[in-house]
Amino acid sequence: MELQEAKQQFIDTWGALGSEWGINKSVAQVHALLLSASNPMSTDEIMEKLVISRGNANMSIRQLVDYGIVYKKHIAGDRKEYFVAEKDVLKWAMKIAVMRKQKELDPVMDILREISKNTEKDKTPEGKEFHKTVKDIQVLTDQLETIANKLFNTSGGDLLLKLIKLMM
Amino acid sequence: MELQEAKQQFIDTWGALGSEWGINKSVAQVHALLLSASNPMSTDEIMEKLVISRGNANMSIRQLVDYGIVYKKHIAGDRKEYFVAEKDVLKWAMKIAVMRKQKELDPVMDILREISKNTEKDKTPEGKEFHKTVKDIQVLTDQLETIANKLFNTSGGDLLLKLIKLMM
DNA sequence: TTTTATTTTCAGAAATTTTTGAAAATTCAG
DNA sequence: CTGAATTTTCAAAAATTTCTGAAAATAAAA
Repeated sequence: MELQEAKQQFIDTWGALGSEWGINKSVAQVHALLLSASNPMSTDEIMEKLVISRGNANMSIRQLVDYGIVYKKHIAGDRKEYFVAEKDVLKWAMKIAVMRKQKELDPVMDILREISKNTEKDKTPEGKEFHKTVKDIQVLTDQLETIANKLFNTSGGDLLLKLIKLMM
Repeated sequence: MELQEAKQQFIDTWGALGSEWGINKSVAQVHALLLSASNPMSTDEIMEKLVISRGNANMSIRQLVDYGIVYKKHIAGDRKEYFVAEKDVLKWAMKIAVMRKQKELDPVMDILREISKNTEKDKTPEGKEFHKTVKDIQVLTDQLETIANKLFNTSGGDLLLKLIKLMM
């Protein structure tokens, strides 16, 4: 049972990493479980493997499906739903990144833009300094966004490899 | 009190963003407070502004000092310690990134490497598939790390700007 | 339709994380 | 030294997040 042990370690590690980065442990573990599975799994199998409740399993799976990194799979002659993880790392990593950016980063940037506008006319040294602080964050974020867009709009699976060469 | 309002909004927004990304709310708020302050602040001033306890203030400040993004500042004739935030966005953003990578990502990558090694000899289809899944994560991570290193080893403050042009 | 399997929901319970605040430790002026 | 100011620690309380499990809803079969 060496392989099963390795899979379990992967699931545990992934769950812990998720927790540290604001992704629910169960969600991360279900993702890891499906990533390491060779076959589609039902909710019951997931519940059993991870020792979690039906409610938790259901919600975790749904979130992953919503993210677009886990797919529903119907199996002929079976009434239950089965689930498979997107196995292409670049695909699922990008989807997670894009989703978190939209949900968590973009709203913050909107607020910063607003703060920036509201403090633009302030002519006190204190006001000018604060305005610059906020503006600097915006500029850096915009630059990083531009780079990220370039990266991900490049074609092919080895886009990163190409970029690394480009930067040499 | 328009400016103070804007600062408060910045502090609140920053605290919320931190929470979503695994950074303690108080820590993020103290960081935002010092970022938006024109002068060094004492623990008591921070406690008062954020309405948090001494223990919380102390621990949050210390963490930021440990990260290297807040500096202690001694004021002549005053026994209290004062604190100032690093104002260069690129500097503090990089320090946060490097610190979290070392503390949270690198240990995970070490485990993945170990899992990878332990499943290398497995010749079953299931074993080979799992090995590939883990390996793929490693490869993507290594590529991203290479790119990040290139980015941050480039000189100057407008390194990102240069890169953007380079990629055009 | 009725029955049975399956999925979804969500209020309360449990677990985890964060915060408090007072005591202990440290620092420094006199 | 001594004693006051300041900082640090950490057990317990509070707040927040996560999880459970049973009931409600839905979907498919009979």
